[in-house]
Parts: sequence; C-alpha cells; structure tokens
Amino acid sequence: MLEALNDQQRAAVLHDGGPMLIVAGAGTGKTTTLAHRVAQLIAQGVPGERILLLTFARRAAAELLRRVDGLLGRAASDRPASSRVWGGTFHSVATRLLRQHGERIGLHPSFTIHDRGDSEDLLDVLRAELELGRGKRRFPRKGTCLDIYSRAVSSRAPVDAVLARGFPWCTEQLDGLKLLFRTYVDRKAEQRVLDYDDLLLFFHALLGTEAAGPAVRAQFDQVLVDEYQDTNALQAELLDRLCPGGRGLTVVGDDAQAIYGFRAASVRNILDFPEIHPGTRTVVLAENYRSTPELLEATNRVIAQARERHPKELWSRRPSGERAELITCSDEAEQTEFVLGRILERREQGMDLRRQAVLFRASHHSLQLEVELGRRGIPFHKYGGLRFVETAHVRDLLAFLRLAENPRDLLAGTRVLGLLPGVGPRTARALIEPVQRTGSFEGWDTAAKVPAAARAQWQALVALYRELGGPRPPALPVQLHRIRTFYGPLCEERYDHVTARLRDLESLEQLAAGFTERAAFLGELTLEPPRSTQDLAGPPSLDDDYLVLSTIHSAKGLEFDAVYVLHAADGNIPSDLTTGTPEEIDEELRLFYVALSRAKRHLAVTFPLRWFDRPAGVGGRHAFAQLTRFLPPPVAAAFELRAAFPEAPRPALPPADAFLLPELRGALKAFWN
DNA sequence: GTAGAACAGTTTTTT
DNA sequence: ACTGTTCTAC
Repeated sequence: MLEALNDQQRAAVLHDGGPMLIVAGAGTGKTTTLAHRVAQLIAQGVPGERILLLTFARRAAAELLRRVDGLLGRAASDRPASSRVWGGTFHSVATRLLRQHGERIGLHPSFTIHDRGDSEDLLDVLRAELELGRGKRRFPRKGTCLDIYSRAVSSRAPVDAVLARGFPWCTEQLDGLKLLFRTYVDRKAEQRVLDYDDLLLFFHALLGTEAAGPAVRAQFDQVLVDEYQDTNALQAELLDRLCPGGRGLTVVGDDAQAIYGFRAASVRNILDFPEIHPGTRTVVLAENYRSTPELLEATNRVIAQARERHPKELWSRRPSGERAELITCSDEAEQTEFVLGRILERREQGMDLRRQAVLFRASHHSLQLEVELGRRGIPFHKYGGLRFVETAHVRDLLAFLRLAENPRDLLAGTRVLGLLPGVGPRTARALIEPVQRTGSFEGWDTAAKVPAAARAQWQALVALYRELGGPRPPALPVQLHRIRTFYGPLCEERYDHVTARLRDLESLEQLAAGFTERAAFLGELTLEPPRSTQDLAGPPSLDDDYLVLSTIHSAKGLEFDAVYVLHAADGNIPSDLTTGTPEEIDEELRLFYVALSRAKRHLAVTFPLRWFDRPAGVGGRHAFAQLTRFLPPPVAAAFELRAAFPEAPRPALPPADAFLLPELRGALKAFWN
C-alpha cells in the first residue's frame, strides 16, 4: 500500500506518537498522504469511530474517506471501515457533539442554528431596540457589527483590541458595541439559537468542563486536521483541549495558501505549531505531482515574494510543457473573447470543459463571461458568490421550517408573520409573543387580532403550525409541500422573477426527500449549503460536461488541466478593499498563488487595460488598469507575454463634434413635426 | 402601523 | 446595481 509514496509521504503516514505537522505545498499529494495515513491507522487496528478528521469543507472529508476505502479494499460483508470515521468541518462536528453531549453544559438539544444572515438580522433588531443608531455618530451597520463580534470570538481578543486593529473608525462606539454583544448573547440563549461562532465556542467550552470534557476526549484516539493554515485561534485552542500536549494530533496545511485571514484565521497557527507543541515531528512535502516544471517555475517565483513563510521550493518530475501565459487585453470584452476562444479550442482538442476552470477574485468579475456563455449555450457551474440559501425566497421558506422546529426562534417567527399582508414588524412581534413565551403553537388563537387584509391567511397559518409544530408532524417533504402551498402565492405577490423562485422552492422540496429529520435538513443547509445553483439538481451525471467558474477562495484544494485567471490587475488582485497593511497584501499574494497553482498543464493570466470597475450606472467610470503588482518584471519573466488580439481592428472614433450623422438627427427630429 | 416611493451610500473572499 | 434608510400617504 505504501509503494506509491515518496519518502516524506511515507514518513508522514507511518509516524507514530507525538504531534505531527505536515507542510504540504500545492499539489504535493496531501490528500493521498492523509488518505494513506487514515487507512494505515485503521489497518493497525484503530477503530474508525475513534478517528476524527476535520476538514475545511465536508466535501473534502467525503472525498478523502472514499479514497481510504479504495486503499483498504472492500471487506465484502462489512460496512466500509471509513464510514465510521468522524469526518466533517469543525462546525458540523461541533454540532454533532453538542447534540450528543450538550445537555451536560446545560444546552438544550433542540437548538437551531443561525447562519450569517440570521445573525445579522438579530443584531439589527437589537441595535434598533437599544436605540444605538440614534446618536449623532453613525453606528456601524449590522454586517460590520457581526464582523467585529465574530472576529473577537474567533481570535480570542477583547473588542477594543479588535476595533483598534481592524475597525479603527468604530472605536468611538466601543461601549455601544459591548452592550449590543451582551444583549445578543442573552437573546440567543432565550431563543435557543446558536450562531456559527457559538458552535465553536460551545464546543470549546464543552471540552473545558469536568462534566463532558474527559468523555469527549476519550472518544477519539487520533485527530487529523486538514487546511490547518486556515484555522483561527479559537480552533487552535479547541484542538489543544481535545488533544492535550498534541497527543494523537496531526495537522496538515500550507502557509503559502493561507487565504482566510479576513475570517480571523491566523497563519501563526501553522507557523508556530512546532514551538507550541514541543516534540512535533515536521514533515515537508515538496515534490509536486500536479504541474509541469514550466508552470511551477512561474508559481514558485510568485510565492517567493511573500514576506514570511516556511521556505520551500517545489519541484516536479513531470514532463515539460507550455510556459504560463500573461495576456494583455485592451478591455473586458476582449478578455472574455480570448478566454472563451481558448476554452473552445481546447475542447476541440479533446479537453473536456470540466477539466478547465476560470478563476477570479470577486464573484462579479465573471458576470460578462457568464452572459456570453449563456448566449452561446455553453454549460457552466459557478462556485462562490451569492448563494442559493441567501436569496430572499429561500430564506423565507427556511424560516417557516425553522419556526416549526424551534418556536422560540423569534427571528424566524417575525419573518414568517411579516409575510402576511398588512403585517409589519410591530404586529408580527405581538402575534409571535405567546408562541415565543411558551415554546408551543397551542397558544395561537385563530381569533387573534390581525389586520383585515391578513385574516384569511392567518387562519391557514395557524392550521399549518398546529400540524407542523405538533407532536407528530408529517414527513419532511410533506411539510415542505404544505409550506409551499401556503407560501407560494405570497411569494408570487412579493417578488419578481416568480417562475425561477417557485422552481427553487420545488428543488428544496426534492432536496428534503433525502432527509428524515427536520433538524438535520436545516443543519445541513446552514452548515453546508449547496455551493452552486446547479448543485441542487443533484450529482451531475458523468457525461454531463460543464465549465467551472469559481472565486479563488472556492477553488481551494481543486486542480484543473487548464486554468484561466481573470482580471489580474492591481485593484482586483490585490483588492482595493483591503486596508493595505503588509499582512493583508501578503494574503492577497497567497490568494493569487492559490489561483495559479490550480493548473496542471495550461495557465493563462489575463488582464484588461481598461474596464468598468462597477456595473455601469450613470457616470460609471472606467479605469485604466495596471498589471497586478504581484507580477513585476523578474516574476513575469516566467510567463509568455502576449496581447490577446494583436491585430484587432479598432474603429476610429468619430470626431468629437459629430455625435450623430446630421441626416440621422434630422430624421429623428422630423418625427415631431 | 404598514407599504411604497424617494433618496443615499456602498460595493470581496465564507463556515 | 443593490441595499438600507427616511419620508409620506394611507
């Protein structure tokens, strides 16, 4: 089983005993190594259920376990050993353990989980209640409040330090923010909801108690953490409590690919791991199996510009190929044209669309390309950006379901009631109050005082919740169907693009067919939402070919034969929106590196000289772009430089005084004679 | 109290 | 372009 591995990989697989850090450069067989290690542990007799595998996305855990099964071979009668391995994200594992042991720290097992949007909304409600927006100084908006809160929790730092470091313009509001956050904590407890940060925080707290800590610790012999460079301080502390002294702990990552600093991830976790855990065995994987030497040359030069990192030079034995290309385009249209041309050319030569990917910094950077792909009927999946579950109608539907699951969830309640005609925030609050107080829908009176416009729907709503919130609710898809019957007409009245929205609601109902537990379905959708609208349609069949469009963040861990990186201009990469601190610029550099290092054989970086930096409104300005600062001449020397369409004919601009041909203007005016 | 219109300010990456 | 806020007419 170990013959296929190189020396370092084998060392990592066979290591036995103290903490281990595997520094795995891009494309160095990290997944292979992890899969072998898990298989090895199981082969040595460690029971699968005593292995915990923490990954960044659940999909990664699933893929890994699939490969473990391949390595172990199938014991015909038995369930695959890997199916017992605890695998998933920190958040999903936390949820499972909290449902299992939460009662020992007084946590009611029926909690529901607030996603980012819910958390923002709750903060917004509280901000209004506390009249924090009233003062003469503007109070930070809800999204910013949540960012501050989340950063404080995740980085284990006091609010004032967080403000000073990341939000200097909010320092005046320190007291207001602290008050807001205290209230927020109380309100979540009353409503029995946990937000993303709470999942980690409570997991951490659980491990710290005498009542549950030892029991949870005793549940696992081996803990493996993937993408360790993107963990935050809270997660590191949590691992400390789970594996005291680093016993049985293996972390894998690449500091050169740390790209989640904005979410309070800290590269320090991986850089300092050996010092924090004395006796750490460090293994560096540097042989790259992914890219041609030519592409490695380019990516090595790019990442060499980072200020601080585990120095390592990747090398490859792969046959040599084309050099990376750096393409200058005169504008965005040309960029689109060029990339499309290349993609189709490669498909002609037999490279499926799904082996090619277009990557970009911000979700809207691919808009023009998407339009063009749609126009020409070329199928694509887009990952990253606004997701399905963040759209208003889907959030409405989920609020219905969440309210049934947890009647105390005030946010879900007010959202549902606010959908009735004539019912605004005030009436909604009054109507939900008895349910919120008692935690049951029994208290709902069909004769309650509701605005005349809502009378009929109110009756139906009460009936709906008597059924869904009762002791024996119907099967989940039936529940969704009932909700859809009630909500469909309201949705039609409220929003545009009705057909598309109604179709989404239908797909949700189909998705629900795969679940028996309502809580599991809700948890799934909040913790691991479908990453593209096409994901909803279920797993794509094998003969289904589509191009991959993805934000760089969402492309982490993936690889493609051909990669096209759009908009490699200063302002996009690095983004203008960073504050420009050296740390943040470094993170943008690593992000660029992640994009480039996805490529196996072909890599094209394009940048338009001129582009409309915002969807053009009135006075939408175009800017003259500069090539990203991450490709200075010595680095760009590893690229083939060329213009997209050197011979492109440019129509001459008409003289400034001739807006329209005179005869045409005359004809337009004649219409009014 | 609610709903809709008018206006103003912002615009990334995600569990 | 979009979201959030304020104003105004029911």
